[in-house]
Amino acid sequence: MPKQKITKDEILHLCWEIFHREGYNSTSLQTVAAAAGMSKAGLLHHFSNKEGLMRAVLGYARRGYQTYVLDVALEDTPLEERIAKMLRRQLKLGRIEQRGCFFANTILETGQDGTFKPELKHFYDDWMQAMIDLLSERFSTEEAAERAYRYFIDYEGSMMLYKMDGDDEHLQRCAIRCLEMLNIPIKAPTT
Amino acid sequence: MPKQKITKDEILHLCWEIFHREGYNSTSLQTVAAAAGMSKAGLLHHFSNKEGLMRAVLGYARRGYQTYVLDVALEDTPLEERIAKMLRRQLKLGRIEQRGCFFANTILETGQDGTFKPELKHFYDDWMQAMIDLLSERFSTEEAAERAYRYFIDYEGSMMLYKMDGDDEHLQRCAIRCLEMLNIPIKAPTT
Amino acid sequence: MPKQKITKDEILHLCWEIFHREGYNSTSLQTVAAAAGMSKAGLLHHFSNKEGLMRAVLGYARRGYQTYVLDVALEDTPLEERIAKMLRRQLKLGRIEQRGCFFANTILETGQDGTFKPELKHFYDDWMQAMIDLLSERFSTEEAAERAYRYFIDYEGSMMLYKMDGDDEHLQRCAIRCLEMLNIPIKAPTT
Amino acid sequence: MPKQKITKDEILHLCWEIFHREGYNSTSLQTVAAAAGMSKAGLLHHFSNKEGLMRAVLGYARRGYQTYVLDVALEDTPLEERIAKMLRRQLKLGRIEQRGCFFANTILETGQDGTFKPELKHFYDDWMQAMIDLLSERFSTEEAAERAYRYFIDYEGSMMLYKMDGDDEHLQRCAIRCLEMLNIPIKAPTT
DNA sequence: TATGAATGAGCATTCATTCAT
DNA sequence: TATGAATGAATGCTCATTCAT
Repeated sequence: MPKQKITKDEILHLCWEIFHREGYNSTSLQTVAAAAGMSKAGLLHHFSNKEGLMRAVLGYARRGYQTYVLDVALEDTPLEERIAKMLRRQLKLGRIEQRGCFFANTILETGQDGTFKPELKHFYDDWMQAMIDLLSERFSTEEAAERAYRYFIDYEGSMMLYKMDGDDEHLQRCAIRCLEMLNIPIKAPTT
Repeated sequence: MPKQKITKDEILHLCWEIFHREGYNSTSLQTVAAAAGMSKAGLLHHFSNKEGLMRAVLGYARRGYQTYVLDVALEDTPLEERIAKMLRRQLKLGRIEQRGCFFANTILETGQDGTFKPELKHFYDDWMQAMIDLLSERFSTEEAAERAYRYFIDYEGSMMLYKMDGDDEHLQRCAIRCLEMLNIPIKAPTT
Repeated sequence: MPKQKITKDEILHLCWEIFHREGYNSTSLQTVAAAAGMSKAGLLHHFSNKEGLMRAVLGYARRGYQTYVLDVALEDTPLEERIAKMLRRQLKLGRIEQRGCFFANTILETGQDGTFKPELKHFYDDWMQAMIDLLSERFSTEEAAERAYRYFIDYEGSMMLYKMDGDDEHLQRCAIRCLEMLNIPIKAPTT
Repeated sequence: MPKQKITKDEILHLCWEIFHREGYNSTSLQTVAAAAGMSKAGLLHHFSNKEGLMRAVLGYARRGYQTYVLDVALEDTPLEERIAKMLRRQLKLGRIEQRGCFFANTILETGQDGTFKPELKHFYDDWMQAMIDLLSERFSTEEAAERAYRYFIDYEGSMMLYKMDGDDEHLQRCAIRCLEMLNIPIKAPTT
């Protein structure tokens, strides 16, 4: 058993916070290492690369998101309640230090070089799958997919505005729209 | 008037393209200077700073956006047509090299330090104002504002997804939704 | 007749102030040009070089020192009074912005490369000559030289201390010692 | 303990020589690194900053001065002999490459911005304390302080002249004066 | 497993200077 | 006479990474 002062998961959590807040490119290994109370070399001993570190962090974030947000969908409460709870938790994450959505931040920052595309896409797929499953309780698969999709877009667009000016109203209005979306009819997707 | 090989505006256009594609932090002055066929020092002769350069680029982008996208709202054609044209142009800009929205990219990359907040907010305000004016032809001011707001969020969220996986369908569905929005009723904003 | 906004002498005066305050190496032509309200190129039109500019400034400073300080020696008042007046003026110059002695500052900053050695030596020779002439009214040439020499060293050493901690007492005590020196016997130089 | 090609103290010694000779501003990290046979980055691994390096160098110089010059005051020989020995060593340091006094050089070069004021003042205080203790063997505390002070000023003023024209006579005459000072009466300080 | 030492490449920026106008 | 444009060289500094221990 390893006698580490700080577990790998604790490092990842810390990294996630920092990358989330500062962005991938703007965060130096020095910063991360200092925050983790270890040396740069020690950090690179666990994760081959800065890129490797980020990949691990994205994995950690995805797992954490699954547990904290998506698994709420499986709870034994009414649909509206579950969605409201998920939404609350999602927004809560974005509000911390006005960080926004880690997922979107990373896409827009590192999108051009497709380094993390797979991880990011995976994140998105998880989200969509969970949401579609959830909405299928009330709607047809096709309509559930469309609603999940709109929900996602609304959430990301709103979070971006929130990151722009820090106005919490963007998030509140987003929450209202998303819940409303459960009751108003939408046209079928035109794909 | 001393001759200049390359106009200040040409530099800004070039910079805009590069910053848009690569991101602010990932773009070095060396890169920009090389692209402009001048030395780093020559570049900094025109713009005090990298930050100053970015500020100028944001101004240039805003002016360009006004001319290319927002001024379409003033053309003498039916409302639907104008909106469709604006949408087409907006999406066209984002499709180039899969760059996405310069505005959103910059927010999510440099949001944490608020360096460019004023310029970015200005961009958003321009957009909203033009769109509200436009939609006021058909809707009440209040409802025009709400619709413009939703339109904006939908556009940004969709563009982010497009940047994630390069799937043009995200943009096409966005266009359809935005045009539909002209005809379907929405609930009044709950502010 | 030239229709200059600022005369060459005004430029030199300004430069002298800046070089005196900031030091030769730490002063950029940009700084000087800005202060003079002209362009760097315009400045270099008058003075071939930064080095040439400094040489001109040293000349200007020497002339100014002659007029403001050394010529007091020729006034028609008692010896003590003239020395006191010279001392007062010398110290006054050094007190401005805690600049110290331009002469010594420049020596210690640029001493290693002997670029300005001639100008600096000239400065020193002027000073010594004027002081020896003055003291010869009361002492033998040889003793006048020795006393002038000690006076100079005391002044420079004190000014350095003043520059170190900004304590005006260093200068006051220097003034007292220098005046006392007129009345106490000294041993002949042992050269 | 990881091996190091060159000791931190060896680096400091080297730096001290270079800073002493060339001045702080005129010395680039590149120069120092090259002299130490390492890269700039390697140098900055040991000292956070150029400023930090200088601070360390000033500390090193102070310690070296204490050992090489000031501790002579504690030796078990007659007063005159100890002073003569200290003087010899002091002057010897200044003669190397006509460097002058590191202390004074640094004051006059970096005095305007008070960056190193504390270190410099410390240097001066050390010197005064040692000299006052020494002279107290023969004179009252008050007179010892006055004599130490004059000694210091004479030394610094003379060293400056030596740096100006490289004439060793300045130093020799200084030595004579300082030794004479032990035997001639001075007036009490008039503070 | 963990780290201090070390580095090459790169960064934004400054500077004295040149040149065409 | 005066200047804006432009530059090569250099500066202090940061970064991700390697390596011996």
